[in-house]
Amino acid sequence: MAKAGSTSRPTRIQREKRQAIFEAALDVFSEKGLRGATLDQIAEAAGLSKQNIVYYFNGKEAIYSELLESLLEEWVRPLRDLSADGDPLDEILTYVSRKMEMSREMPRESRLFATEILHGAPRLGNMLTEDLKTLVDEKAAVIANWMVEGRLATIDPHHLIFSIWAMTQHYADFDLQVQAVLGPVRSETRFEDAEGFIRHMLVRALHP
Amino acid sequence: MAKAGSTSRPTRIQREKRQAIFEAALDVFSEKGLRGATLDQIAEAAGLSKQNIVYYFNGKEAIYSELLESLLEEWVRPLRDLSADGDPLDEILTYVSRKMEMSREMPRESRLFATEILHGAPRLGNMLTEDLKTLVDEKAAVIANWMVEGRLATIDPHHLIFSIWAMTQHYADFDLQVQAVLGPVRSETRFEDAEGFIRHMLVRALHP
DNA sequence: TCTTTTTCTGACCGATCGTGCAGAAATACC
DNA sequence: GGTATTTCTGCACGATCGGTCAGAAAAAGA
Repeated sequence: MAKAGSTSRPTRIQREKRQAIFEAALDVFSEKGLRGATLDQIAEAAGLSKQNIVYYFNGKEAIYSELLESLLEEWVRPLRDLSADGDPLDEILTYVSRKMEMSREMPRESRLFATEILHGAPRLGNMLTEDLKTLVDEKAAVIANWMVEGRLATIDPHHLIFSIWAMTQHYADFDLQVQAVLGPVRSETRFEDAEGFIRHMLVRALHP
Repeated sequence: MAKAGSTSRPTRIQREKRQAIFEAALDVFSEKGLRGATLDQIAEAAGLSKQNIVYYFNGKEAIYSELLESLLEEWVRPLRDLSADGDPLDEILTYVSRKMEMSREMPRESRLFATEILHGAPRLGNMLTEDLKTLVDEKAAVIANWMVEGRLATIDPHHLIFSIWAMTQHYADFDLQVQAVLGPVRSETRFEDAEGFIRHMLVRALHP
């Protein structure tokens, strides 16, 4: 009788099935968007029945919201790991590498967040204006401090972060366009060249 | 009896109503996506009845497709206008300015194309692999030639173009996130700072 | 083994949405 | 003014989709 989403500890089956649904939902939502996706598609991708999906989650929107929520931490971790103690250029280039790695290995997550923000991010709510803003302001301050110390060229740290987001995520979100324009090129080459280009840009821009 | 979309010349009413529908559709589609948008929403935004919408277009998808088609030319014009005869850095910075202007003045169009590509671009079809690829290859060759002549630093021209797309369109597509992170800042300031940053990056990266 | 709890399914409902169509209303044409 | 054409609406159908619910099936617990 007890609902699956209750407060008590989840059973093995609950953990496995909910994980399978998340995985399937990531597939479907990242490809079709929240409204374009159907419960049937998610169910089929997860190998479950539609009613069984509803058994584990309170409807489609709940899956979507919880999925976003569950991915958020990992998504911003590279920026969180940018350390004031390291070498300035190293820290920033490492951040770029990790963002490029995510574009390569987690394009579905990238597209999911992109679509959400693109369409008004009603579900990310104050995550953006509070948590994310706080994090970015903190790291921008770190970078600004490096600039004051003369260890980096002086440019706007916020827009620096935006430009890194833009350039790296571009290769996940618009990979289709990139592939269309570049023509048949090995996937590894594509990402290696892209990362090399971005690193080159930033080295030039940030060298004091 | 003659359908509105026939081959004969359109009447004044047809031109006006179809334009009104395009305008409304741009509003709704850019905000909700193809599947999230409904004919009723478009009809209301256009000040027409749903059935009247169908009278002028062969269904929802037709509006979407024709809208994309009608915007494509204008969308790529800045790149098309990049001239081999001008000063290399001037040409590229002018391109950036025009792209930033579009992000500022045409965010709906930017989001429309972004969403379309993000979700597989089934309607842009060979527009990407043929027309766009041809155009980009042509301009990349122009830029590469400038580099051979020693008038620009040598970097990958394709990824240079991608990075300009990424950075400029970022301020249209993810404006919500940018605003959330920057906090309350005048819109003009936001775009001016962004353009200044991008120009600064590119000048540093491209100076021979 | 027997009972309890969890997990899953079949049948179904209400709402939404895209679309078709006959005919009314408005406009253009002669 | 009368006819032809275009423009618009009322009505309604069929399909899709999210969600409900009773109860079967399976698993866990005793």
